[in-house]
Amino acid sequence: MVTLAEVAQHAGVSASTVSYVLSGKRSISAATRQRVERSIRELGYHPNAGARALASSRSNIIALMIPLRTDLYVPVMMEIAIAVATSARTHGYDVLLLTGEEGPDAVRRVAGSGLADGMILMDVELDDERLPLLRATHQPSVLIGLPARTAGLTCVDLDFWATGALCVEHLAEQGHRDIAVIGEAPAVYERHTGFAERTLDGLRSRARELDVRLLHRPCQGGYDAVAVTLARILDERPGTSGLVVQNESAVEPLLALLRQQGRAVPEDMSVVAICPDQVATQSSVRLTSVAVPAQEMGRRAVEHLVAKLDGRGSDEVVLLAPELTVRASTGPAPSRA
Amino acid sequence: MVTLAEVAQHAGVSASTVSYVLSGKRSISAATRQRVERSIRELGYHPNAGARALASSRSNIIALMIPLRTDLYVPVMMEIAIAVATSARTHGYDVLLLTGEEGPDAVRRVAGSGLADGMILMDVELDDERLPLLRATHQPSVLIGLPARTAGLTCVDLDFWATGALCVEHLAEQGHRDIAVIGEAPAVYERHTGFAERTLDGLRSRARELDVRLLHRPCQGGYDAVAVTLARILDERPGTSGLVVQNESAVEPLLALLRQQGRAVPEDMSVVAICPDQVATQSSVRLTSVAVPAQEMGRRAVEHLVAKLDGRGSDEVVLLAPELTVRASTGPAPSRA
DNA sequence: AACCGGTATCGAAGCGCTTCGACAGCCTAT
DNA sequence: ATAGGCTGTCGAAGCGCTTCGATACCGGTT
Repeated sequence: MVTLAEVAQHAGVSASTVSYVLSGKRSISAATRQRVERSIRELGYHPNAGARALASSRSNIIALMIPLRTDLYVPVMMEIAIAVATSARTHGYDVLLLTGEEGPDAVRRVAGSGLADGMILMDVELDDERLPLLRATHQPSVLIGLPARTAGLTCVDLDFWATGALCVEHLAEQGHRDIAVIGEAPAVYERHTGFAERTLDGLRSRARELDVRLLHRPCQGGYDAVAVTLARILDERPGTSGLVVQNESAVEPLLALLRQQGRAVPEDMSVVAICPDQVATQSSVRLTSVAVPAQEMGRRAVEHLVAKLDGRGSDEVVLLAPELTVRASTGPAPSRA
Repeated sequence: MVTLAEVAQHAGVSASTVSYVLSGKRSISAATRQRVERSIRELGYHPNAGARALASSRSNIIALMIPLRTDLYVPVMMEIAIAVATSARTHGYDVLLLTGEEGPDAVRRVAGSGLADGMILMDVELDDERLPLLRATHQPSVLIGLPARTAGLTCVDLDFWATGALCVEHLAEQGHRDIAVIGEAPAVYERHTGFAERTLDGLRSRARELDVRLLHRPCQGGYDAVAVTLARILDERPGTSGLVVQNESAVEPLLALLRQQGRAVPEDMSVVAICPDQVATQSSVRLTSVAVPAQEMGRRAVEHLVAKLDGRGSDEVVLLAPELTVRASTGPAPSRA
């Protein structure tokens, strides 16, 4: 391994000069800078990460805690993770991948060891057990998701309340008076995952305001589970003419089932999905949907964290405004017989 | 931050003694060990990662390079990534997430800076540009996937050649003589991704041996693309009675299309998928499939890398034997009219 | 001519840990 | 009784970097 000292010797300057060339923290004459840069190139020098971290107490690493469960909204998670990794690099940071497995201990470990300079948490529950630790350790952090109490925290998320409201509005405008929600898996609600509950709140509030009947049913992904859920919904509310789906893995099965039952989309049944655009445009019917802006969430989270690490930036809740794109899966409610 | 020295003082021993308690590299009397451990607990000590890395030239970090593209076989990637992160932790390693974006430079950066002790590469192309660097830098590494030349490399992968062969065998046994393959997106073949080409080789070889006609068509995921591909296939080979699908995102669209066209699965058309079990069991027809053992691949990759880092283990190619599970999507070929 | 404020560079200390050699004490074998 | 071998502990060096004075030199003031 080539060291700073070797570069310094090769360039005929002191080690500190090389360091200042690298960091730009003191002015260096153009001549010296060029000589040093040349030596760096010729020797193929790379600063040693450990030494740097020790001396500067900065690791230039961001920890990203992703949920362990691989069964839930996976593509969204992946997209966020990749967006985080990519934009972290543009700010000079690397990303350490932590799975939820360790739980709060991971926070302790990372904060205690100086492994990472800050962390980004995904899959935040309303009353997440990692939060007290985060506040206590003063670990710079950004949440993707919104817990119940946000005091002293920075959060980035889609405004799921508004998302729910928007879905109902769109269907109500088209004359639908009986709407059903095919939600996330029961486990998601049991864990009090913020986004699921807030979506539901938004749906219900607006439904009440617009005098629309709303039925909510959690639903595991997969064909069979969707079949059961749909049957129950239609049994309980035969007049249902609008569906809101918040579970990527329920989308295709649902469309298949409706087709099979001879219910045309959107003539007999309108469907609004909450999912990434990719899912909405690749499905068998182009879905009217509210996009989950995974990439932007990842990017924003990194930007806020970096701002904090630079001493800029403050605690703040960033809610991205939902956008509903009308595609081919929604239309006027069928006239009542 | 609590330091080693403070722990040592608190326990009334020297710093090196604490270090040896932690690492177990020298024998320590039970009494001393307990005193030290107690101090560690009471003070809430966590070793500083940077200092440790500097002194020991080991970071206890494994770099994982995942593909940047989020359009391809995402759930598999995610599952592997999580398996890697999880099993790395059981060996005392953390995982650094690199996206393909930086390409070969990432290898240089990581190797040069001592950021990670070794790396795991995913999405390996047959003639991957990262490989020469890997060999040159003697960076301990494991590939998930199989390049053209494996000399001096450790690789873990599903035996895709055998997988292809197995699919053909199964269909041939059931009397199918005309088989079509709905493959990965064209881009995947253009990049010469190992697994796609090897699957195809396996399919073709066995088809030739068993005197089965085989038609291969790459296919982007999504409903429309599958519709086009399927139409072309049936146009070109109307007698096709067996399909092999190697593209997760083509599975549901395909089933929907077949249903729509009045082709019953498996009575009129048998379908074999190459996909994770979860996809095969959650689809509208339970699919006969060869599982992609994502978790095992991740776990094995970590184990081999850790073995290398410990000085055990050697270059080796590990091909996992494919297993075909018969479910409801394959059956005897329809008798020829 | 003495002085000042910049600018460019150097030297040295120190970040918190690992690890090597030294050594004190003790037990066993002769 | 003495040499030899263990076991358990300590001290010090050093990993490669950052960063804080200190210093030397420059041109421009008074």
